[in-house]
Amino acid sequence: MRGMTTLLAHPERDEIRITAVLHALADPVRLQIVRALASKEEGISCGVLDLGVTASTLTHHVRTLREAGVVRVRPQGTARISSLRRSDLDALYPGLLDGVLAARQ
Amino acid sequence: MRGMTTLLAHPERDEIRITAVLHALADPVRLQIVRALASKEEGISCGVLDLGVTASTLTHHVRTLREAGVVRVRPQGTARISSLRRSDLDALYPGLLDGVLAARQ
DNA sequence: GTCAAAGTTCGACCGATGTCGTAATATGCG
DNA sequence: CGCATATTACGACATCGGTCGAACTTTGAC
Repeated sequence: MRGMTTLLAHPERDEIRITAVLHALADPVRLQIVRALASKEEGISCGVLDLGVTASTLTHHVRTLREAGVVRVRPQGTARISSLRRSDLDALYPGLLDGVLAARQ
Repeated sequence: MRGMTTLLAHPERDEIRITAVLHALADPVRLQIVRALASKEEGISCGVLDLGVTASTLTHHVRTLREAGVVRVRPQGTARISSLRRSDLDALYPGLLDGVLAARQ
């Protein structure tokens, strides 16, 4: 088994699809993650967030965001630092991210 | 049975929720509908669109869009005229709709 | 080497949802 | 009224997807 050594796959900018992005953003837990990342340019380990789900569920959500092209994930020790792919998203869908983040909670 | 006389329920602007909107937009068929409506300010009968789904499936999608607050539907004869709730969406999530529509197909 | 911390993987469960076909329901026109 | 058109309602089906727990992997510290 390869386990955690599997390279973290990220779609290139031109591989990002709007339906995948919208689907990724349409879940409450994932939207909370995105909101948290929006205020942390340098990225964070999503495990520090209190989202009311287990670690395995959190893994599932972060992977969904990563595979959709919403976040970039880089290993750092035993942690995974996630950050918003803001420039890619703004280039592809100008206004989308700002609009989503403008929503009252 | 009430049938088609059931009043078409629409959420008020302040009842629209971002997760419902994103979920509504995240489906390929519904996104095609939204794209079509974006170029028709006065609205259209969605039945005229060739989306590759049956009429009953189309009804399901239009209802999803309506209940999410993305479109407004008004009866006109035997038809249902759907139009984008652009001012509501722009007020709630400025840039979101434009960003989504900017996506290359 | 041992141990703890952070994530991942896998399998399972279960509710949500996209799809269809069939039947029923308005609306408008003769 | 009788009929065509446009749409809806209902029921069924298959798949998707969010959730968890248990076991495993990797990394870093001691």
